[in-house]
Amino acid sequence: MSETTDRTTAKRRSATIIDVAKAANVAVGTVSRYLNGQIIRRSNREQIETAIHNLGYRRNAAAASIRTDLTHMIGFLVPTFDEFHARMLEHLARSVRQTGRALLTYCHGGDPRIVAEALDFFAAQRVDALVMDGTAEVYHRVDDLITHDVPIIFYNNDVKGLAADRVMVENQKASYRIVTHLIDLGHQRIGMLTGNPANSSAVERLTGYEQALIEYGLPTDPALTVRGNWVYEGGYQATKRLMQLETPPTAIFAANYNMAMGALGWFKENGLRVPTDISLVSFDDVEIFRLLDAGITAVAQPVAKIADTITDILVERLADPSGSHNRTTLLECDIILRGSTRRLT
Amino acid sequence: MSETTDRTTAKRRSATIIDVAKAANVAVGTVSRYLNGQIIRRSNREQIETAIHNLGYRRNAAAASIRTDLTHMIGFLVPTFDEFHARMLEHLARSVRQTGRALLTYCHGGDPRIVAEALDFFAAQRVDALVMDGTAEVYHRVDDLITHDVPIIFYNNDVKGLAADRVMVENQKASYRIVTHLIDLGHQRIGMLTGNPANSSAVERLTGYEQALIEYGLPTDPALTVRGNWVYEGGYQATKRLMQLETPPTAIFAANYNMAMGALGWFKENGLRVPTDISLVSFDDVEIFRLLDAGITAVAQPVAKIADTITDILVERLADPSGSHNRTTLLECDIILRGSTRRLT
DNA sequence: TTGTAAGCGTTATCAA
DNA sequence: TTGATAACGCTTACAA
Repeated sequence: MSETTDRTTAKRRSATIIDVAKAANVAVGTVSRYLNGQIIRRSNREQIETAIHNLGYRRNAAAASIRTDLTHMIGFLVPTFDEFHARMLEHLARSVRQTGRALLTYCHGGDPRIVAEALDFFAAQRVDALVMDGTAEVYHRVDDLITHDVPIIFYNNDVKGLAADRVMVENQKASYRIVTHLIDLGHQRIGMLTGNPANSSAVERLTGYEQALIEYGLPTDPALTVRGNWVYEGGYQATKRLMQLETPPTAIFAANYNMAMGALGWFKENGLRVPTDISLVSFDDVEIFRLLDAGITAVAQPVAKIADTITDILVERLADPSGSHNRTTLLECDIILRGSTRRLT
Repeated sequence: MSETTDRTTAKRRSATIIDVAKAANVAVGTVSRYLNGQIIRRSNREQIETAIHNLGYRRNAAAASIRTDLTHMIGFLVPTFDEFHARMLEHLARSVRQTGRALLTYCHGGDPRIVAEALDFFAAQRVDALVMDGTAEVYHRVDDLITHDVPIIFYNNDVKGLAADRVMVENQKASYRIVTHLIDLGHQRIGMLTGNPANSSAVERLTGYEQALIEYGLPTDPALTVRGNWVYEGGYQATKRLMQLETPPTAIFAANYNMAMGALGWFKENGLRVPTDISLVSFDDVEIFRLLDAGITAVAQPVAKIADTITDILVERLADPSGSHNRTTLLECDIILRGSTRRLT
């Protein structure tokens, strides 16, 4: 019910710090000091407060940032808002907010041009720092930002060789453990749906799988690892390929949630039951894995921990921009055992 | 491998438009005009371009916005990043980006203080517009923004009485249709897991449910509608309550995805099979509903359409800020029939 | 088309 | 503590 005084003008000019100063009968500097929580004579404070209230004054963050070189905005760049990244976003937004900052999000959908665009945008917005899921093509453009002293934090996927902080999970170790679990159950032919090998996590998860096979003296048949590129359709097709092999695997390890869903989709269409006909395990633990028929055994990434760690690093780097931080934090994953695997007799 | 010249200084000062002008031997005005795509003498253009390249110049968006009163940022305020809002975010980010703008996201988790904080933040950042899932408590603070001529667009849930645009779905109609589907199958006792009645969509979905019962001459037993407050745990408890009734329902309609999952969780723990023992339908269509055993019959919201419509309105309002837009767009939902319902004999 | 210079809303310095 | 005033990096008249 905003009482409109003049709807014809393009845009109502909002009150400025000068207006406040005038109304409160003090100097702008005093108002600025008040705004920034410094000590102010009590009488002045009260006058300023009523002036702000009456004028409906809002500090203009852009004007402030132009002087302070601080925007209190953190760039957040992701390929997509799937389950994992959405949860990351939710946690990161929360922890970052508690430090008085907010997230400027950009979603590139795997398109390198949009990645470039996003990085330009973040540069123009002068974000205080950038949190991103690393992708290989960004090397030079991210290095640009680093040159401009923007702290970078990679998570989920790494881009080697850049002066950035990193928060990663033990991809290889977790994969190794979940695959050895399958081997312990008696599985000898284990298929894997792999991610895009351009991503470090895809490589590490594959390496963990191979390490398990090798350590247990199992043959590593190249036909058993099929690229699913992280997505549902890829997982579906890869599963199809695996199951149509002359001797199909008795168990499948999906490198992420979407591909596991693709596998389930193919199983369903072809009347295969988990775990009776085929065992399935997956990286990424999502709510439905708990609810599905037997429940899907999965690797649970510590999303909240990742977000908190990122925020800690953020705070530290922003407090001391001179420090040449360049640290990798490696977080453990849990293996959640459910009913999607069968013991082979 | 950013070659570091001086890592000890707090922050390297980035090149400004003045530096570019000097390097290119032109006036700042000329550079500004180049930056804004105006016509420039060819030789100057080339000199400016190489200067920008050599200096690694990036326009400072804050400095520009302080003059133009335009930030090209759209505030996006949501209660949570669940499936629905994550998909909204993904679509909206895409369509908004194509108009040269980006999203400043804030997630309030239902906490009124954080809502207020978010609104303050958006006001300070001078977002060009605000897109939000309406929640009752925000009335006055949002009205504040409207007074400052910030266009507001509500989606999903409405806040009545504010001068804002709205993009909603036909909640009542879709609920009516999915419940009549159950009735057509012979169900007479149909339970409903309702959302938070403070949200308009919760009310509308409940109304659709009641309308169906009434029109078909079925009794409306108050014990059959239980409040689940949108969340998993709420859906779980509400389902428990329904199924422990003296005469439990033969079918349940969940007002959203999370509560449907809660119902499934309770069913699983208690050995009930869908649809053999109980029929289940839900608002919100998500990928797993397709994959679950029999597949869950659900109402599919046109997420992409919602996002596109919001963007259209955004573009229109920003092009003509004087126009007093105040329009509600109502979008149709699809009912996706799957195997989660049983015909009652 | 270009150069000059006056803003934009803040913060920060320096005397008082 | 406070007031006055010079930045900050950009856009935009206005005159040339």
